[in-house]
Amino acid sequence: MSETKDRPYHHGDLRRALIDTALAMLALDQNWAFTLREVARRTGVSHAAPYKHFRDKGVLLRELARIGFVQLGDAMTAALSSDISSMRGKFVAAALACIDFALHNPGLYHLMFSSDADKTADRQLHDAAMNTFGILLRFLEEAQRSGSFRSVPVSAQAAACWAQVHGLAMLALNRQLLEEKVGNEPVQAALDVLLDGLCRGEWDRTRV
Amino acid sequence: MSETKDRPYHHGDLRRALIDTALAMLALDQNWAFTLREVARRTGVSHAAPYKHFRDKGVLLRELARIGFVQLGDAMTAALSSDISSMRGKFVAAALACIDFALHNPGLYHLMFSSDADKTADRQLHDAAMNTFGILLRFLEEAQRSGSFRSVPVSAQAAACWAQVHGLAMLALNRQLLEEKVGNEPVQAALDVLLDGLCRGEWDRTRV
DNA sequence: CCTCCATGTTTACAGGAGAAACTTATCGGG
DNA sequence: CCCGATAAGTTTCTCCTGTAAACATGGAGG
Repeated sequence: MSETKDRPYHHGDLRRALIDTALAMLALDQNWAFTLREVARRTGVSHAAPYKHFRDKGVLLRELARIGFVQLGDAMTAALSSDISSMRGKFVAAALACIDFALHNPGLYHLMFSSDADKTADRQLHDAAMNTFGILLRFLEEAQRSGSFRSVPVSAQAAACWAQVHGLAMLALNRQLLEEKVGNEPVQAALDVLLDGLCRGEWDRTRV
Repeated sequence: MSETKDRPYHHGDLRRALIDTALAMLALDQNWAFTLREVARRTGVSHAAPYKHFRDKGVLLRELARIGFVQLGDAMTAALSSDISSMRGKFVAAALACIDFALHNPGLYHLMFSSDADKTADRQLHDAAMNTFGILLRFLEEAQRSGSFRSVPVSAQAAACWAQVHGLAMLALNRQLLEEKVGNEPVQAALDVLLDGLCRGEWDRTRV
């Protein structure tokens, strides 16, 4: 009522409020059907109000996915800029950051990599995804320059890493990384196998 | 009319007909919303008829996913039993078979690895998925015994392979394997990186 | 101060999930 | 050979969703 904020009209930045509500729900439930009406309800507005800010459901979904890629990129950057010395260690940290992000934002992660968020339909979403991928590319270039990683086309290593981490995240989300299937430390173990293919020379697993 | 088959009553195995219709649609469109009514319509029955054979939509979805895992397993088995000599070659063949399966059954593949097909809710689905995974496990055991692959816990290699192939398939399906991102032969290149981590010794890439 | 328009609300409609009541055809038994 | 019982399919109904259109409101600019 007495808000002096720059809230535009009635509600006060309903656009942001809707996004926040949706993000909160996507963080809680990967199986949420994502109904626009539920978002509106939880935000305390009528079910038609969102249409004043998003032409349709898809526009909101893509905006949420875009935010997800930015957040994921931030998490990766943070992990890579930690004071871990070895490239191998940095890689593991970044991969775990991705998987952590997925586990803490299951719905959002699913959305980001689902075709509901069609990247060809939204330039900004496409750019955000490319930016995040670029973080991986730059890291691999550096790791090759430093001699830690083998000198093969960066694009090949990037595809392998992207696929592997994404695959691990999806499997973790869907609870398909059960012990009976893949042992008790599946993520670390799988990353070690990948790293054996990325890194130059041998690596003493027992030292880790 | 003159059928002597054991078809139950009116339609003639409506259950099978519904499954076939659904599979056909899942093969065509990964973005299909999958409405039970559309399946019924295309099968030529009323929208309530499917409920006589599937308690709810989820039961049908899980049955479809189960069939998908069986088919995927068959594709993998076929690829592995080809007359390719090297373990490395066999692995690539099996991985490509998986990705091919995904590209030819985009909707079904999505369904199989989505949480719509909750594996904890259906024993038969769970078993089918485990069976398919078992094909990979047995191959890795053989590859290690033969000396082609490194002797590390099979579960670790399995997790890495499963994640990588699944990740590649998902990225391919969502058209995220664009050249600008990952070069022009992303699948083969990514598998090579993974194989460098799986295999013992060095491998002359130029010979392939 | 008054009017305009961005931002809301209400109302309306098409389509889906699923339950319940109703219909029909097949089968096993008298 | 007819007769319920019952499986299989249809109609109808309720509740939900996405989305469009009509209506309301209140803050900003003339």
